[in-house]
Amino acid sequence: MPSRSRHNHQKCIRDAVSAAERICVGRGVRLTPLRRQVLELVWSSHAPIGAYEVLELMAGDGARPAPPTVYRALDFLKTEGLVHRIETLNAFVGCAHPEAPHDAQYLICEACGNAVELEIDGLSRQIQKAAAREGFSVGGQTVEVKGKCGDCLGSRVS
Amino acid sequence: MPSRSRHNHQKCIRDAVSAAERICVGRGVRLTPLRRQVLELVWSSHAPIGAYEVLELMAGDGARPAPPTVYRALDFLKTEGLVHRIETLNAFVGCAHPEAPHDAQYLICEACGNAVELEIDGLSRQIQKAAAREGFSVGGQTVEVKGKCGDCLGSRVS
DNA sequence: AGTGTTATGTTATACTATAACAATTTCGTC
DNA sequence: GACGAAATTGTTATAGTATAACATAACACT
Ligand SMILES: [Zn+2]
Ligand SMILES: [Zn+2]
Ligand SMILES: [Zn+2]
Ligand SMILES: [Zn+2]
Repeated sequence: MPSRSRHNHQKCIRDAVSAAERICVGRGVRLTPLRRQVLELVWSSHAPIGAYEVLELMAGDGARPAPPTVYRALDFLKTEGLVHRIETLNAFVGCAHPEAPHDAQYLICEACGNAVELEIDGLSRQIQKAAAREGFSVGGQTVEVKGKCGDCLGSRVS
Repeated sequence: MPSRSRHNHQKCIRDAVSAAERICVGRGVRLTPLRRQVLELVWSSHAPIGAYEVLELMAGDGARPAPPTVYRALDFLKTEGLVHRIETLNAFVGCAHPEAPHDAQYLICEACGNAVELEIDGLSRQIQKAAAREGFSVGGQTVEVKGKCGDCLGSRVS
C-alpha cells in the first residue's frame, strides 16, 4: 500500500465517487446529490470524520442542513457499504473496497488520525471459528486497532 | 465455559468484587464504596450496561448521583482493568480476567444482550503482525463480535 | 395529471460524555 | 489531635452524538 501522505488525494476522491456511482447504478439505488456530497466530504481525508463535522463542511455552502439530513445520508452510504463507521471514534470513513459489503478491519493512527482498511488474511474466519467453539453464531465483526502509522513513526521500521 | 444462563450469578458477582478488592489492595489503589457499588452494578448481569443505567440503579437508593460521579468510577474501574467498555454499545461490562489489564475480545449476543470475553488464541499477535507489515505500531485493539449466543440459538450446534 | 414511493426538510428531543469548580474525605506528618 | 497536600466526590452547566416524529418535496410509474 502506498504511503498515505504522498498520493494524489483529489484523484483518490474522484475514484471513490466514480466507483460509488457505478455501484449504485448497478444496484438500482440512488446516489443523490446530497448523498454524493456527503460521500465526497467523508472522503475529503483518510481520517474518519464525525457526522457533525460533515454538517459544518456542508454549512460552508450557506444553507446548513439539520443533523437528520447528514445521518440519513450516512446511513444510506453505510448500508450500501460505501462508508464504514469507526466505533471507537464515532466517526465515518470511506470504504476502500466497496464492491461487496463486508466487515472491515482498521488501523487508526492516533497521531495523524488516518485510518487504513485492512484485510487481515484469515482473521474473519479465525474469529468465526473461535466463536463457533463457544456455540456462538457470528453476525458482524468490529476490529479496530489504534496506534501509530508508518508515516508518523518517521518511516522507520519499528 | 459454562452456559451463562444457569450459573449462580450472585456468586459470580461476589467473586468479581472479591477479586477486585484483592487486586486493588495489591496495587495500592482504593476501591471506595462508590466504586465498589458501581462495579457490583456493572456485574449485575453479563450484559453490558450503560453509564446512565448504572445511574438509574443507584438512584434506587434515594440519592441520585450526577453523571460525572458514575463516569469517574467507571474510568477508575476501566483504568484498573476491572471493567471493559464495549465500543459498539456505549456500555460497560465486568472483566473476566482482571489480574492483568489487557485488550479484550467480546462475543455480544444481539438476542439476550450478554457479552462473553474471549481469548482467541494468537489473534492479538496476528493483528500485530499484520499491522507491522503496514509499518503500523499497535497501541490497543478493539475486537467486538455481534451475533447470537448458544443459549439463544437453543443450544443447537449451528 | 394522478398516485404511491422515496428522499429531504424541520423541529424537538433523547442519549452519551466531559468541563469547571466546590466541598469533602483520606493520609502522612508534625 | 492539628495541619496541609492529595485524592475523591458533589454540583452545575454544557458539549457531543444520534434519533423520533411529522411536513414537504422530488421521483417513478401509470
Ligand atoms: Zn487518498
Ligand atoms: Zn499517522
Ligand atoms: Zn455470572
Ligand atoms: Zn444470547
